[in-house]
Amino acid sequence: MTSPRTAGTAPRSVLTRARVLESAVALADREGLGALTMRSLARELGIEAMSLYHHVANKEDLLDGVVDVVAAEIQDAVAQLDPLSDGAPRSAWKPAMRRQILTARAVLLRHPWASTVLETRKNFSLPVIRYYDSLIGLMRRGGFSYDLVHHAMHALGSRALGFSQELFEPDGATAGSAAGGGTKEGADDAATAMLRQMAEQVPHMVEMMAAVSHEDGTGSTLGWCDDQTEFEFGLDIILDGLDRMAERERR
Amino acid sequence: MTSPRTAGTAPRSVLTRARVLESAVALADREGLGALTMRSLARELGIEAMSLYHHVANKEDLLDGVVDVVAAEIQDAVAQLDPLSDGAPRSAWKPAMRRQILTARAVLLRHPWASTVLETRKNFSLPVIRYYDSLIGLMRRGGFSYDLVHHAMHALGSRALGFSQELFEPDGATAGSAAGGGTKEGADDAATAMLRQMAEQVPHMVEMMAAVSHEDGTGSTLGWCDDQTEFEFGLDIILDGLDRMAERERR
DNA sequence: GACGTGAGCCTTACGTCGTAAGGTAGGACC
DNA sequence: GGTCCTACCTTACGACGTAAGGCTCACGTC
Repeated sequence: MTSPRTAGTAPRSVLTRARVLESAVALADREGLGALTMRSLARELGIEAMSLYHHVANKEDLLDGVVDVVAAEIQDAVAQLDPLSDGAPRSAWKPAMRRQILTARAVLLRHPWASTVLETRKNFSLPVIRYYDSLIGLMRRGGFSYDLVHHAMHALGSRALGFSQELFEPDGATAGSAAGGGTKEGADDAATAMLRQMAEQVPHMVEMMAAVSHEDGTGSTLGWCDDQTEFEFGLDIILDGLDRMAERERR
Repeated sequence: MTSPRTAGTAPRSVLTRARVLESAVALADREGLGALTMRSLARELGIEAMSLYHHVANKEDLLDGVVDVVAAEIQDAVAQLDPLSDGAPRSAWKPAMRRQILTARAVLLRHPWASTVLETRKNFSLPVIRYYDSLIGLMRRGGFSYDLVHHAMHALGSRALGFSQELFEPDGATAGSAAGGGTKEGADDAATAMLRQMAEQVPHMVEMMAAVSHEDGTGSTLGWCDDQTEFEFGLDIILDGLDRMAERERR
């Protein structure tokens, strides 16, 4: 009478580490990283919090596992790309790497919380390292010395995985949680007012925002940055710089 | 009898927001960001946790304030640098910006926890914006259009403030908290063993680490990255790229 | 069939956190 | 001298991660 899940020799439970991690990713996608607690994850799975500890060692291990899931997703996406043909010229490394990084980025954009978790990991899991390995391989195909490859990986930093921490808040420089009413327009007005108020303090900043936001026709400060464009801009600077260095190295 | 702090018309208390924030910075410096809780900060100041709420609105506000303190420290350090002379050539923007960013970095290295806090702030405080403003000013002196300046700020990202998230763990790729005994040598051995074990899985990575670590004479995988060198390498790539773009823009 | 074993799940409880609510003492001002 | 404000305190609540231990089955072995 106590709800046998299946008949016959079925395993007592269908809960596995993989299913726990999948649920954790889904929960974070749906309600944000803050909502990913042992209790809420357990509720999601219809069990008690402590039962999770049979499948993950502790919360750190859970987060490690969740990173693995996302990294595997990245690997899958990258694997679908056309591989570099054997006869490709040396210069082919650059567009190939660009494509691979933007593919990784596309996956991370589906899991906006993932970059935060990624940054806090101490030991990188095999899936992540494997992704790096493929980038290193591309650069070697481009004729990089290992030394240059090493510097390159540091120079790319998190950009190699498809994200970069933006120090401007991308969607709206809301001026505190004060007036404005929470609407986007309200936040915009508040931000504009705040900027005007500190025009003497930060003249260049104010002028830059005015110049750039007028460019697209809207007088709004909101939505004046296109994340994707800015990411590609920064990425291309680095790739171009590396390309030049590899050329110099070859001579 | 209840310990009058001073005689006469002295203020009832000597505790101010500034002193609270100073203490918070000191505590984080000494014991890490994790140790910065309302209770421990209060203990540090000889008061109760709830009394802190008379000087900061809540913990977020405390962290905002702590960022302000660090940003002010950066501003102070930057202010000590020789300003760009009026007759300096356009090209002077680059070394000036490099110097300013490395100065900011030196301050952040004294507060290793600060970059983590910085990344989680939503609204930038005046001190931080002022620092950015000075960078924008330098690029304008270099002849940048506002549009290019804007892209440049995104491209620099956190590097503008002197840090970049390293996705390799800088000090030792400790292979989990398993065997090794906690000593540096132990961790090194464990990392090396782990790498050897996955040599077929990530051949390029293994070879790169071997090549680079042999270069400095030691056969160790530990300490094979010099943070400062790598930071400057990445910074220079971006600055050089921007310089080239500014030149192209001028023609 | 009886019986130990261990995996999977549960219950209870502890110590931590941020902070809401409300109390109290003493200086400032009318 | 009454009133108020400010800076402090006490108590308490509902999160959180997780240590410790108990129950219930499916299984292997005899």
